[in-house]
Amino acid sequence: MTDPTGRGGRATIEDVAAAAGVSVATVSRALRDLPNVASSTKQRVTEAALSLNYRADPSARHLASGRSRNVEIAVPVLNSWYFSEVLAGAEAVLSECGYSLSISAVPTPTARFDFVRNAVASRHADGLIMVDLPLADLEIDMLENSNLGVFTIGFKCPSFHSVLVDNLAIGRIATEHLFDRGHRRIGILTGQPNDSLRFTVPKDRAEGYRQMLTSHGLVADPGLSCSGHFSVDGGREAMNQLLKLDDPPTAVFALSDEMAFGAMAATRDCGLTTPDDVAIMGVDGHYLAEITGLTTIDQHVGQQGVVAARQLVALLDGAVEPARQIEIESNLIVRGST
Amino acid sequence: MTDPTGRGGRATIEDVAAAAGVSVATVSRALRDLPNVASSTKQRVTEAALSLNYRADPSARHLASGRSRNVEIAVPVLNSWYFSEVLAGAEAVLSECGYSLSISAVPTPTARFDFVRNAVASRHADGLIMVDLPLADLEIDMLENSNLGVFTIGFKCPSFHSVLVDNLAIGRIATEHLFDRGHRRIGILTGQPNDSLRFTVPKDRAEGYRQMLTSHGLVADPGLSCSGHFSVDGGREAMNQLLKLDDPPTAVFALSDEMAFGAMAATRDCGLTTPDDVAIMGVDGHYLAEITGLTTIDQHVGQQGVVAARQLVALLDGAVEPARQIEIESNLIVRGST
DNA sequence: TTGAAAGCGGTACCAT
DNA sequence: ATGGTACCGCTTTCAA
Repeated sequence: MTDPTGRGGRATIEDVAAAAGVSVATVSRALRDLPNVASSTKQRVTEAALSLNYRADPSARHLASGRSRNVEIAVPVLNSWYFSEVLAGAEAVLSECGYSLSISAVPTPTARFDFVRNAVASRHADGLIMVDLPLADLEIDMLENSNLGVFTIGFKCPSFHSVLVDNLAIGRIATEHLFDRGHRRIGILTGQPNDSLRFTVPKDRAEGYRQMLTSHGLVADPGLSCSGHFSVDGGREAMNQLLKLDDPPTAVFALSDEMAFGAMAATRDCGLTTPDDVAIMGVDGHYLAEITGLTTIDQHVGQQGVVAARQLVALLDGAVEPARQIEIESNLIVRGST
Repeated sequence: MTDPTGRGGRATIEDVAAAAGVSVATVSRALRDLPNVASSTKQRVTEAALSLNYRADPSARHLASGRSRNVEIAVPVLNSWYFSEVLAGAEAVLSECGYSLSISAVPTPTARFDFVRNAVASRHADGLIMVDLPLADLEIDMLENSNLGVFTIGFKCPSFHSVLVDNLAIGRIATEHLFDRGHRRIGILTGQPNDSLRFTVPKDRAEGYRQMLTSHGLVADPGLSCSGHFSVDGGREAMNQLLKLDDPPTAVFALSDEMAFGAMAATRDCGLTTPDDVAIMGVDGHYLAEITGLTTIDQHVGQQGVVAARQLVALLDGAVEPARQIEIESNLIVRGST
């Protein structure tokens, strides 16, 4: 039972056919629930397959059918809360739908180009999910001509399906919340302005911030804006800059929860308290926001992965053409930091 | 140039052969740097392949050669700091070595069994890395008979290669540190005692804790031990239990940084301060331990993934037989929480 | 040094 | 309802 075939636990479709006394064609049909198989035959085949612990070889299947039932996800980095949430959401859906999942870290524009070219040329996946990796025109061209199913998360790309949050709205909601709390000197910790991967999220959130200030008759003081890396350390350093000002902000909008964590640390290190001396809020719904008492805007990250995967599967399985752009709701969660 | 073959950007080995005016066999040899190819021939082939943007189809290659150049990593959950660090480390090595990486979340014993059976039967990967997923005997049997390359991380399995930390030592070092700080009532926040996945880490760390107490002539007071889920909430709840005691511990050893974060939150919520009222430390080297001022034992998680992947590749490429068990050093990092 | 051809393990078309 | 068989794109003998 451990190794019925003597070949490392692997049985082929021929073994099953022999065991069931039918042809390989019939086995193939029976196991895939195709029509025109007598139910008694199907039963014999199923039992034979079971007792031999048979699984169709994905590579053989891919070669013969043209479909790999594999999807690949590309993210800028893997060891980040945000991306691992996306992965987890997508993996749950894909495995349930019988798809395998490959992952690639794509930290630079060069790596991104290589990734796309390789995905197109080697065709090892039926579909791609690109997370926070705005594509260059040439890459879009290649993908458009590839008949790969492509979904993007975190950036809009008219050529492909996208799962998005409304970052403008996030910026506005955050700013509005701080305004409502009575703050009028509201600072912002933004992301790197010239990120080599052309990450668009910070720009949009910052724009929402500006819009909301304007609509309240305030002006976005450039001196209250400090850009740092989209990380804990980036937030900490940027916050330190703001706290050094003669007239520092009374509230700060950090563009991610991790930046907010850094900002809270910087504040504490300066001997100031949150929210009394300075209110801080972030964006994400990071799992540690609750215990740190951080006000945040939950953008349901795992859900973004779930939806992208679900829609991609629908696309690949040819069920229904998914919506071109799907927006995930985000909602304010008020905690002690504001 | 975008689509030279008119088939979705895909060129086959035959296209390359035609373009270079040689046979497919020669193309195959030339592109893989096999011997007995005239250098002039190799050059023509290489250029043809380049201009056609040719990549060998991994599935065809797999079918013909028996090697997939794919490795699969199984983790209990994907959206966790620890596992995403491991993934990131492994992915960096694997992609550099020309291996693709598949991932699976394996949250239950049933899922684990299915994962193993499928990996063995479908043979879509040459190698497996099992992270914190102690294997049942039957699963070990199946894998042993499969000639898959298997590495384990986080648990010992004599049949396979393992990357490990010395959890006993970690327990001792942590306890010693708290003892050195003058604490005599040292509590411990352990993991679920009857975890269905038979996660062994908590047991070992707790044993080290007991050993060290004993060696200092203290007795491990069962009342100072509280077990919770291996998570932030688990740590928080367990800590709440300990803080309710008439005579609570003056120091607490949390078996992971996330549990420690929960414990710090619980402490703060009770109006107590760290480390004055109660010292807290964790294990992991979590990226937020620094800003929260948490004393921890860094177990170089990313490095565990790097080493496992590197050794697995060596095993699969038949270079050198890797060491059976590889231990990753861990080191104490003292911060404000103790 | 190179080429021809037999697989690898399935799928899918065409017969029966 | 079932079987025969030509692929899918590559690797790997075996001959030349």
